[in-house]
Amino acid sequence: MAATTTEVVRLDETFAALASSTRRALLARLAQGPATVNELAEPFDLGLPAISKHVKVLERAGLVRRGRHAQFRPCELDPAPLRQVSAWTDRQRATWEASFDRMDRHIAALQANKERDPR
Amino acid sequence: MAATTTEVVRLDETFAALASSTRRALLARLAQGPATVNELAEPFDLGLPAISKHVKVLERAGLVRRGRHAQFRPCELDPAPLRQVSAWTDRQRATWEASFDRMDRHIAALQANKERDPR
DNA sequence: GACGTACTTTCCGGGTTGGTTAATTTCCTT
DNA sequence: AAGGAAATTAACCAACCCGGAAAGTACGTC
Repeated sequence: MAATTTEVVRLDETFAALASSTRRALLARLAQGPATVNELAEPFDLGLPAISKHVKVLERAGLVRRGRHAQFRPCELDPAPLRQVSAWTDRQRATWEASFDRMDRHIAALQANKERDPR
Repeated sequence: MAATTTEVVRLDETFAALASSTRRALLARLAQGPATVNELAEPFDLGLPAISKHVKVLERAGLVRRGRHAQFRPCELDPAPLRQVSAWTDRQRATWEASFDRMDRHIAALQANKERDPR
């Protein structure tokens, strides 16, 4: 079941990477086109090292690829992990909407259980 | 800009809640229908307190609602935050696919910048 | 009111995250 | 070779997450 395992790990990393408004803002900026770390850092009230680490998180999650040109290490989006997120989300949503308002039935089941097997 | 701010906060919480395979498994189980904490804990190799805390994370993220019946506190899904995630993801995806393979152009721009303003 | 069941809360230990400043690396320019 | 710009790494700190174990709460039953 190695395939499932790696997929799960990837989703963990991807969701964790997205769970930061700073990082989501970086991604939104990159959606406008590639950028260097200095360019990315410019709108933020954070030091360069902080941004560099955020970029590294995005990179390890596979959401960002990096190039090389002299001292520059430009960043570029990779949409693949986002497609995984989208797939998981849509799959869950489909199932969730189907399980509608069954709380009452579940409580009734708890009750019945107790009457069948009273202590 | 209060609306945007709260939305961002919610996304932080939601993504963070989803960034755990244990919690995603709990949600998958709940998609089959409501369940008590003991029922949720059964397939896991974790103590009840751990599961209880995971459920609380999901609850604070708005992904789970809870009922009350005697000592039982049955859990039920709430799909609303997932729709927010879906919306953000789809919106980003749309933009990302549009920004295709512009790394080369960006590097050329860095080069031109330097030639225009050499130090 | 005592007991059992279903949780929840508190406290603790170890590992990770998010930021800082200062030092280092890498590459271009002169 | 010297200097500077881009970016990373190192060292450090406060804050948080994730487990478990133990104590506490809430409710129903005897």
